[in-house]
Amino acid sequence: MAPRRAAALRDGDVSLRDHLIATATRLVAERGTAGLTVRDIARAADVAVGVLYNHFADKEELLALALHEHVRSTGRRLGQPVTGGTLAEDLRAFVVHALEVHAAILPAFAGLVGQPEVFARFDALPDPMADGRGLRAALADHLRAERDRGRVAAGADVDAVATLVVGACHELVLPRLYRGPGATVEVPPGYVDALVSTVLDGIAPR
Amino acid sequence: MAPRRAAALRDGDVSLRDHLIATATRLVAERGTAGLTVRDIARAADVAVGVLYNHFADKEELLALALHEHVRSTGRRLGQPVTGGTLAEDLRAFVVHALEVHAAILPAFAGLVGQPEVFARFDALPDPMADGRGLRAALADHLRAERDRGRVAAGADVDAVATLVVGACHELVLPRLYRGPGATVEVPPGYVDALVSTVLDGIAPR
DNA sequence: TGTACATCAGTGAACGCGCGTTCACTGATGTAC
DNA sequence: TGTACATCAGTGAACGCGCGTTCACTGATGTAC
Repeated sequence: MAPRRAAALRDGDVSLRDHLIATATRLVAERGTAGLTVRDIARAADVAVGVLYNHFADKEELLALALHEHVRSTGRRLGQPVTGGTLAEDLRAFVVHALEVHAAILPAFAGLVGQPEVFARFDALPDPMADGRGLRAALADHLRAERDRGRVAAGADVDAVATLVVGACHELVLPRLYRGPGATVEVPPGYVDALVSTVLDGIAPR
Repeated sequence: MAPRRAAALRDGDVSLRDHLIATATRLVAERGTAGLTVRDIARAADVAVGVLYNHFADKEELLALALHEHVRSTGRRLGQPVTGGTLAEDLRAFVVHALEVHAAILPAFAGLVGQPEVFARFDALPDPMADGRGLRAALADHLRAERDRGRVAAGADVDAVATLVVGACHELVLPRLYRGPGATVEVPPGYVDALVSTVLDGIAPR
């Protein structure tokens, strides 16, 4: 009753479905989603093209799963920003963390602009824990707690702060997308401190 | 010595080259660059496909010119943020302006991710006056002047502020790209004020 | 003024290519005897 | 234990489609006489 196994699995023990998702995830992480074809994935997985359609309805389903897994594994790899220090230290940690997350995830998302179907499937999957909106919400929650403890001004709008901080991280990573995967994100040393100081102290003269 | 003219120009007086750029620009403005084909442009311009290649080296050259013109016309349409009020008013005006600019321009840029050649050609054209980096630089310059006048704290890092503010505008517009051109940007009333207050006053308790 | 001709931008069917997807076939494995 | 057969996931050539691009042809206009 058991037909032949894919040559790619001769030595491994994972299911072919998992092997395909893992391979697609690796490609998404390495090259982003722009220009990624089913042939690319099949070749990288050492498998015939047709086999993809034995395990997934279409390319979009596999892409959504790979995107999901990429986000999950990025979250696993980068963990959570280390908080528990001063407010400034916590914010610095968050900015550094958000920069790393965006640098890892943005190329995967950007290649899918104009393909809302993939996002619809992605949204249907369980929360991968740390997507773009998740970061903003996490920071807002953290700041809300700090505000309750009195370490953040009572009148502060935590959602606005989160938008400013996460937005700035986005802003620093975005240029990479347009010029291709050339250089790494160049965030000048001291820039993180400048962002945090600005958010903490504001710019109105005292 | 004068061969026949394109049917599309029977009534007009512009050159066919300008007509093609104008048509491509309109399509870029209406639908963004994602999924835009040379046949789409030719049909909208009421012209045969082949004629594009009499006036432009390839699709990428026409796209770069259309992108450039779209940015220029957006700048012309939206003008400059009205400054000259209080610092808070000026910042509010800038945020509203940046939101409008991003909403108009981002779909055009986003569809070109993974096609660095178009950006290379775009960069070779004269400065269209108000692209993403231009906005950030403009705000930084404005804040620098305000700092010299004493309306911004002497120690403020104007580049960091500009990154925060322009980044927040990016952040508010980005979600549109992923879900398709569905809804307009939903910026809750009072959100602009919250962003500006945060930047002005900071969040550290006093 | 009228006619034959030359010019060349505009035309659009056709080309080559790469994509996502299909499906007749292969062959390793389990089952029957 | 050995042999013939049935199963069905894996295979990859082939399909259909849409894309960017090409090029033999068309025909409106200027020129020559």
